[in-house]
Amino acid sequence: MQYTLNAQDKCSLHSALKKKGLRPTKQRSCVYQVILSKRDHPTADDILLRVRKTLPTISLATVYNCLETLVECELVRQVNLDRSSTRFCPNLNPHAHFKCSVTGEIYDLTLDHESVKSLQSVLPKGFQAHNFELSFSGTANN
Amino acid sequence: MQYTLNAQDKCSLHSALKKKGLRPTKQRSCVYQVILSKRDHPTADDILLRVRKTLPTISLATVYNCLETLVECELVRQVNLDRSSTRFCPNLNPHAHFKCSVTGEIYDLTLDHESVKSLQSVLPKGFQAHNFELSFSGTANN
DNA sequence: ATCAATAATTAGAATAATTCTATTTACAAC
DNA sequence: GTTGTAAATAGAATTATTCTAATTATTGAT
Repeated sequence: MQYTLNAQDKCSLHSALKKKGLRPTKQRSCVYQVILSKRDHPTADDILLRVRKTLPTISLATVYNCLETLVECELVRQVNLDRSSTRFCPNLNPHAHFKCSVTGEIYDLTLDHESVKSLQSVLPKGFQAHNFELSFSGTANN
Repeated sequence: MQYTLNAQDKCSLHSALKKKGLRPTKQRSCVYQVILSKRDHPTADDILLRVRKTLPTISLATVYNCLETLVECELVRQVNLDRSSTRFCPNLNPHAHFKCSVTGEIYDLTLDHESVKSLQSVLPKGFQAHNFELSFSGTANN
């Protein structure tokens, strides 16, 4: 596993931060890198553990701060399934989530343009959605 | 506002409980009544306050227990929007939620049969959904 | 490069939501 | 009515998250 951002990701991080007047720090960079490097849905705690392999003294508060920043910058998506702790997701494409009630595993389900349009079509006149979240729970046998 | 269940609601509560081998109690009945009597999305705390008008000594733990039971019996739906506390919803018809980011108000958006079908269509083969949750956030000007 | 201004990090305390535990109360079958 | 057991209760415990105040790091100006 790599512990530094590649040039492209570094560039998108820095430009997204600059756009908001925020500073690039090694903590932000490392948290971002950790999220990008594995296509899963880690909680802040999971991320803390992974980041500490590189930055052993980082605090949980900082992880939360960095995550908030990354979400604000739209580099990372926040996922709220059921009552468990917030999860974070590197997948920026429109997608839904499916949580298997047997294994607890979370899957990304890609949404094509059609599906996104049909989702938006449930909005009555006057309702402007900036964001949506679609999640399923059930069993996945594959 | 009425503080006792009407005959029909009482009957559905009792039969749903019996089906699961659970006992009807005045706490369960009152929590159910409170949820039915207002078409909003109260939190457990909101419900505690409302129920205490009738049962002044009920505890928060009991409210949580009753809510869990009602959700299990599929008499009430649990709604998890963003990070705030769980909300409960008397609307059993398929619907999505829309949270206005300005006012915080939560709207039910009815889903017709078509929309539900098109939602289900994003599930790949092998994925069986028992439940779904669709929520939007944005602005509602009406 | 150095310095000052300010943003970000840090540790730990505080808060909020929810669950757990042990005891007491109430329901329901006899 | 008794009795066995489910449910309610109060309060402690837990979990996730946010806040606070002090320290450190980054940036832009010199």
